[in-house]
Amino acid sequence: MTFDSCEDNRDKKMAEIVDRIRNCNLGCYRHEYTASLRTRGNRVISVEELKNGKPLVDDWRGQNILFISQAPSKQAWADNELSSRDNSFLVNLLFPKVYPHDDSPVEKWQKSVFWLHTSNCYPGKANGEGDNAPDPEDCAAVYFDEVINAMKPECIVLMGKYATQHFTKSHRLSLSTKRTKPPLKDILKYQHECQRPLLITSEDGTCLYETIVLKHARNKSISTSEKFAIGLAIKALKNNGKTGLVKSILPSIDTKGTPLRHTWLKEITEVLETLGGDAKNNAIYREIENRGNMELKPTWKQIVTKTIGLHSSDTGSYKEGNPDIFYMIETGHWGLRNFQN
DNA sequence: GGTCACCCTCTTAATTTGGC
DNA sequence: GCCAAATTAAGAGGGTGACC
Repeated sequence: MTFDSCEDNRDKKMAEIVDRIRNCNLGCYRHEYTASLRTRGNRVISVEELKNGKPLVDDWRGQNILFISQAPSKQAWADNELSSRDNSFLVNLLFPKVYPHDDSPVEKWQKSVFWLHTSNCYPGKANGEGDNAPDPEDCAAVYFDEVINAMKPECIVLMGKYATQHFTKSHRLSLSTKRTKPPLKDILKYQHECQRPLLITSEDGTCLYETIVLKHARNKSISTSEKFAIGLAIKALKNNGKTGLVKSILPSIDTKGTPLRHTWLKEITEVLETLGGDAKNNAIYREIENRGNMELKPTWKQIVTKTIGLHSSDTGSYKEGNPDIFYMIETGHWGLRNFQN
């Protein structure tokens, strides 16, 4: 498991994905566009404008931060332009803190952030207030992993529950819960407790990406965990995606963000690697004692031989289905099958 | 030194329950 | 009916004692 930052074909792959999204002709949500909609500034967006909208996705400019929010606004949809200048969260909250002395915060934002939505099309207006929730089966979520794999962002920012659910339902967002739809407030609370960004594991399980979960800030009071999340986002934006809070602790965490469980199997494997791929029992015992990683109860040497036996098809105690890790050189002398110098 | 049987603990996933 | 929390069940790993 590594933090991946290689740049191979990045631009080419991203340009191809952006082009494919923009030319998507599935026409999701078009059945929702039955009446004109009025925006805050009393602008009226006609049904025709809504129906003429095209899937909306950011331009590729070599950005390092992947920002995923719920869906384009109706005006962004009608204008086919991301609403960086109209988004109150960005303009009123983030930009003044990230770019306090800059006259062109939008340009700075666009330079470092690639903006994607859980729905590339406007999902229509709900009967009550607000827009419809994006359909979790929407094609847009299909692009998340394609974009992540191609872009290999320094940092991912997920805004809102719909952006996080794609990763919680597949258990790829590092959380203390196994629930597939944990409430956003719980995710924010856990992120605050960890005092660092969370992690997303790539689809193939080989890469980890720092991930900041945000709640779309309202004008109401902001909780401590929301403030912490916004602070993380500000830090990431100021440093082009680098928070410096995760990579230093990577060796001690697994993909769920919890301490790795150090088993006897892992200890014995590491000891044999240290001893050159094979060793006699006494040398193995001595090395385990020297390392001091394990709790050495009175019967610990029996546990070592039992564990080796359970994972070696050369013994009668090998358990079918276990990985066949060790081989017997002679009685009391063991080797690692896949050891390579 | 190695094997076996038994039991305990922990993790994970599935199911049930209760509140809204 | 939906969602979240609690409960239950299954499986794997770990620990121990007895025996060869």
